[in-house]
Amino acid sequence: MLTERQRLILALVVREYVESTQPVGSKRLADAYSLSFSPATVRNDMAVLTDAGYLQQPHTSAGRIPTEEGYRYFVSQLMGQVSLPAQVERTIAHQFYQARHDYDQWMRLAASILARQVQAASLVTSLHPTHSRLKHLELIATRGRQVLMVLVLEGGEVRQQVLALNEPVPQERLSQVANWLNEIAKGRDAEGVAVLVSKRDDALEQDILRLTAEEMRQSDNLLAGEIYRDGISNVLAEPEFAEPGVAHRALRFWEQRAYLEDLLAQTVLAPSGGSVHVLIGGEGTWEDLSDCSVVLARYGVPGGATGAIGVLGPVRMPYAHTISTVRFIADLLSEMVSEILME
Amino acid sequence: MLTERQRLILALVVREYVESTQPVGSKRLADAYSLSFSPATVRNDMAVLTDAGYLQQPHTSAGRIPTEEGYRYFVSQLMGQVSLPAQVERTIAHQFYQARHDYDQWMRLAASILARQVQAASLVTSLHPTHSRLKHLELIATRGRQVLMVLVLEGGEVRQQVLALNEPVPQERLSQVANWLNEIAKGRDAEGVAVLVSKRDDALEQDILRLTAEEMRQSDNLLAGEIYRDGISNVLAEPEFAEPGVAHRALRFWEQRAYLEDLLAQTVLAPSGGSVHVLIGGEGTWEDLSDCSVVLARYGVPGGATGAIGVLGPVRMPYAHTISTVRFIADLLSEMVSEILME
DNA sequence: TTTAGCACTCTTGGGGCGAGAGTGCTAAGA
DNA sequence: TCTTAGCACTCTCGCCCCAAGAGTGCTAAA
Repeated sequence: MLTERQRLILALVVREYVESTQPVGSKRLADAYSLSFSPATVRNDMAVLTDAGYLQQPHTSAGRIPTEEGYRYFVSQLMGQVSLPAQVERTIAHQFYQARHDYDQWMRLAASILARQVQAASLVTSLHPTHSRLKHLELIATRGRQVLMVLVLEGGEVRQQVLALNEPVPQERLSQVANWLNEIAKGRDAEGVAVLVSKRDDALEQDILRLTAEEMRQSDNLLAGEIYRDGISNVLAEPEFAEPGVAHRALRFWEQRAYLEDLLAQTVLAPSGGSVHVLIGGEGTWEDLSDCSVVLARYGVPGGATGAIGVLGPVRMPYAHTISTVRFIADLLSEMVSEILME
Repeated sequence: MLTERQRLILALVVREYVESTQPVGSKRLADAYSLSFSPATVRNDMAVLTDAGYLQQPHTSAGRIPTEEGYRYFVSQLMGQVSLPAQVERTIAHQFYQARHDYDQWMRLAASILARQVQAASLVTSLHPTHSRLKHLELIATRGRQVLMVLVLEGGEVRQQVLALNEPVPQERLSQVANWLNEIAKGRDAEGVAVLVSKRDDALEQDILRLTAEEMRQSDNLLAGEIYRDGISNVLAEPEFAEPGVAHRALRFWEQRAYLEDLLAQTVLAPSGGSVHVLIGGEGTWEDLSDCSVVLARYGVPGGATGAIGVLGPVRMPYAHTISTVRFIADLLSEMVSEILME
């Protein structure tokens, strides 16, 4: 539908507006990019783009700004497949390399690097297998009838639970039970552990097995783990978040686990999901995000343990840069995780 | 120095301003509280309080608002020792009771409850012993030369590390080493583990011991663990955070681990610290907090494992309510933690 | 010592006005 | 048929001015 020149003008308006934060007029655009056609021509094409719903004007005598539809067109049709400068990629990879041994810091680091790199709010969920297997079980007597149960799952995830027994049990007995259960339950998944319950006579062993199966089922929920966030203050520096209501709505959403779970479940964690998801302006579904855009990706081992990584920023966002950064860090995390998980 | 009536007026100005967000004038104050003396008298006392540095006027013909010094006087002299309504305490305790088994959710829950209760940003650091002892060590071969080392410390804390060996080692050998090291290192602290290094000949065992000691030393740092935050969007609803710069500075501080570590180290984690610390307006030390107040408390076992809990809000804060809530939740956490940790 | 009265100050909101920027339309040019 | 120059038009934004309102400090009386 659009002529090549109209597509060029739309791309330039997006680019210029993202950089300048100001509505862009025909003259400014022609000057700034030394176009080979006149401002009047630009005006005509802008009128077409406005009719088509890709541009809008805040008021009659201001320049144009992209509509949400305009940004979507830009992202899907005009932006192309961009990648980060090699130098930036090296810098990021280097930071991860320095933390290569601190496995439990990777997600926090990823959130931190991502936030700084794109100057927006970032989010990384911890890794979760969809179908975890028991590696090791540990029972630790703490005080009286209290017992701390520690589960190490394959892939290195660790879960803890406190349980209160009916009567005190000495540590020796606990260790003995733990050893025995390790022997029969090791390598089993949640269901595999559950079926063992009926095969044992001892009440203590049954209780432990039941709880273990329950914990493992919870762990199989992709969103059961931690959510690491960073760079929230970055978005407050953006002019569109100057009105307090806007920032308040966006961060309320970003803070609430329940909202995020809904968001992730419908995008990157959905089975049909592609590699990187871009949500522009709430997409009619998430009211609180109406002034924001979100870029999400999945990382991890396809079909195995996965997590999500993403960015929240204003709709006026440098999409090319953000998307390529999210994709790069997701891929990097996937690589690192694969090295640990693969057997 | 201040007469009883002046102290009353100061208290009322603080109370009224906190509720209304508006500078309070002599007439409004006299009307609202049906004072037995006239607005003119209130004016005279207000002038005295202004000279004394407890009140200020935004401009000549506006009412008075408390200065930071005024809030400090209020907190230390006028507020008294308040506690939460019994009903509120029961509600909070009930929420913790329902999560009593999910040990690793306590801190997140505490942050969430605190944030909602005081309508501000909250923070809870995870529990850390100052002098942890090894409970159990686990070595898990993952892929090639990669090994996942899992440490369970007394108190239930778990730490993980990935290490790359010079050559592949079968899981049997790893389990054998782990069992042997458990036998000799169990119950030792970081230094105790470190001295074992020189007593072993095997290079693998030496490496593991060295890493274990290193991890345990890191764990002894009070701030090595997670920091759970919640309610950040709450502060954005406050009128004083309407100017974007204010909110940006405050949240930049609140997000950065390094700043928080400095803040906590100088207050609740300092050896001389009292029970609850109240920082009003940055206290001349923390530039970014100049428009905020922070209420902090320590929780845990005195002399043993401790953590910090706190709240960030506007200087115009309902101190009595905030302080009593922070104290109550800190005490509650301390109780719960004691039951797990005590032996 | 407290209070009533009063003049004074300062913010706030509204209306009016000119400058500036950008547009859409029309008509001429390629 | 497409592009461009010219031009009148519209709208925002910043500015000034002014009146209303709120609160003060001072003075003098109770």
